[in-house]
Amino acid sequence: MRSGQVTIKDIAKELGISASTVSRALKDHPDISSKTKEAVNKLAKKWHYKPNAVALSLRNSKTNIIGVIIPEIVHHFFSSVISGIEDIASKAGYNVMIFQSNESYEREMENVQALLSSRVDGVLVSMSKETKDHSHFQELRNNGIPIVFFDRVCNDLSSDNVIVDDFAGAFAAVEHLINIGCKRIAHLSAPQHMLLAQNRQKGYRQAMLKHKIPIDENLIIKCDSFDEAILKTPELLELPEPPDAIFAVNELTAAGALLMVKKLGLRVPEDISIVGFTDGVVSRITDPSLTTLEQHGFEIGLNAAELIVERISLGHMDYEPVTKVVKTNLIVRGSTRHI
Amino acid sequence: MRSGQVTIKDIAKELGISASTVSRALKDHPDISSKTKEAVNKLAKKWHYKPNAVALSLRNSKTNIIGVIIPEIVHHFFSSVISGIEDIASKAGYNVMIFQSNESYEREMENVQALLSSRVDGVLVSMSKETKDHSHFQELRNNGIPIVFFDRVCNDLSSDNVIVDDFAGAFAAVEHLINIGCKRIAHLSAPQHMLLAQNRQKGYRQAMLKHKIPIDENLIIKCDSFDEAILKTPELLELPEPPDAIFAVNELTAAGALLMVKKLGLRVPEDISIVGFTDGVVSRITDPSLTTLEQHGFEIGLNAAELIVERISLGHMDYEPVTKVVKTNLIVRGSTRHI
DNA sequence: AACGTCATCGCAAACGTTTGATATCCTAAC
DNA sequence: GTTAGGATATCAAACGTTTGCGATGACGTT
Repeated sequence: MRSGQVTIKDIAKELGISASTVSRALKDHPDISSKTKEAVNKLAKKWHYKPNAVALSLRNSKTNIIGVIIPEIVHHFFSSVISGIEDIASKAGYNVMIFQSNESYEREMENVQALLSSRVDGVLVSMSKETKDHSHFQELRNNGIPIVFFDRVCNDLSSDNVIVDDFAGAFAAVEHLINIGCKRIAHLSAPQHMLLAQNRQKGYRQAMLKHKIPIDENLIIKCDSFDEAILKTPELLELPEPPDAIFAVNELTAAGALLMVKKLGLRVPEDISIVGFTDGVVSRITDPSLTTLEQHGFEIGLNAAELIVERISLGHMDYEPVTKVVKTNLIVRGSTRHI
Repeated sequence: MRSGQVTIKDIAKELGISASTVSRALKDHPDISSKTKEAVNKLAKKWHYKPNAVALSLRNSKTNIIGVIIPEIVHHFFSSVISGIEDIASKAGYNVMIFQSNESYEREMENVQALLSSRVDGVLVSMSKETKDHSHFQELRNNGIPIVFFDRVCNDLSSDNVIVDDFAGAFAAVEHLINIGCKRIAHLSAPQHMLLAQNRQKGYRQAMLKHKIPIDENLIIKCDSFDEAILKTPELLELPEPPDAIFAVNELTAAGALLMVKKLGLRVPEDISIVGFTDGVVSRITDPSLTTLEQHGFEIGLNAAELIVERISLGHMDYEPVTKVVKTNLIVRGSTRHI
């Protein structure tokens, strides 16, 4: 065996011909005689020759790598997105490089530096909760690297986005609650510097408005994790006029609220109805299972990857940003009353 | 602004010096005068110079990339592993490239080819369920690329492994069931060509043997997914002598069994106790929550990444394979009786 | 005999970086 | 005044691949 991997030079040396001839032979160039081609191909196969992607990247200034920055891989939604990305990427001849920001702005900037150094062809980003300044993303742009944001997108920077229809989804969820007779609907919300959170809250308010239900600001609280739901749900229920429904900004928050509602002796959905956002395994497995909005993480990944591949093939940064919207749909399950 | 990214040559040209001088200046080489160093560093900062990782890879024949092949990202366990890998990798200066086999042998081989072409420095693999032949992994070895298997490991090929203590975990789970008074314990198992499945079943048998409980082969069935559990749990319960406990090979299977047991009017844990494997979000959120074995996906990722980094730094393939075992621990929750 | 035409192939440069070997220039010691 | 030596900077090669251009023969045509 040889140490390291077989190169075109090795084949050339063995056959007593030049590297350029080998290169041409391998791509069936008309200048090369069929005898030579045969000999080259035979030896290449025998020695398991694989083109060195690194050398190709250097020569073509193209790495065929798509970089992905996400807050945390360990979430059903994000891992679904990655799965979708990997699917399209591999079909289009790209490899996928993963970076976690762990919801840290600091870490996100480091990730961008690594991406810059790696000379990836394009970047897909879902921003950390901490991120408010976006200049590090602008730097990618300045270096000719296209970006597509997904889910946690950027509202000031004009950029390509792939998002879920947060407004319509929230609207549908709340309208569903209203239709089954709920009047005092609480909203467990996320920090408002995230566009996603804004839109979901807007959907909530719009639905209430449409059905002429007064909005009680005490029923809108910041609460966007399982643990926080465990803490804050009891406070909600001890209000003088407690809610008869809860619309949570995500799945785990809904699951936490569900758990506490039951623990406090109330019945779901008889006493309180609950709706979440994001259809993961969790929503299917709670008891009762959760009415929720399918967020189609896989589709978001597909769309984002398709878009970045397109942007990369453009070869320049002079394009009009688009926003792709992936529809959500309400899945009615056991956590909301049937009428 | 310039098109493409700033190179050492650009800086050299601007300053009227040679590229080698710039290179040395940037690494604080003693041969370079402090005036030159200052000028170079200033311009490098101003122009946001980032070393081109591709060129470095080619020169050093080292990409600083770790390749990862997993069956499916969309599983809490696997995404936890990746999270652990990414953690160690980024600290050690490596980037992580992700490939999904989607449980397909074909796809897994393609992934290996891509990895080979990418010249990754090392590879972490959890095999697909289909994989029985391992020559594609051997090819990585032949090309000087170290491999560490995790969770779904390879028993014939002598290789580095990071696994969970499947035997001890299963043993502990079943012993727990016996201790709380269960006699007829069913085992929902996975295909036996997987070492993991073998060991879990061995643990089951050993525990039964130790406590002198006869093993009924009708209670050991192949059933390793949520959907399969939905299908097969009723059959189990309609046996002439139905089980009073179920030990499932993984979390989702346990959740499926739990759902069906309740649907058939039996109570958990009063009538039937259930234990799963892998502690994901699911186990915490079912009602009752599942007694299960913590599989420490994150730790497995950490260990696997540490091991591969060590192997890479060795610089040769002449080492004794080791097997790291990550302990599991039984988490007793609501799905098993308390005595 | 001189020239054009193919068919085949090699040379060299380029991508960006590092590094051993050289090349200057200056200063100080003999 | 020669030379040793230090300080500083450049040259060239190398990593693996591609590709425009040039080179070499063999052959057929005038």
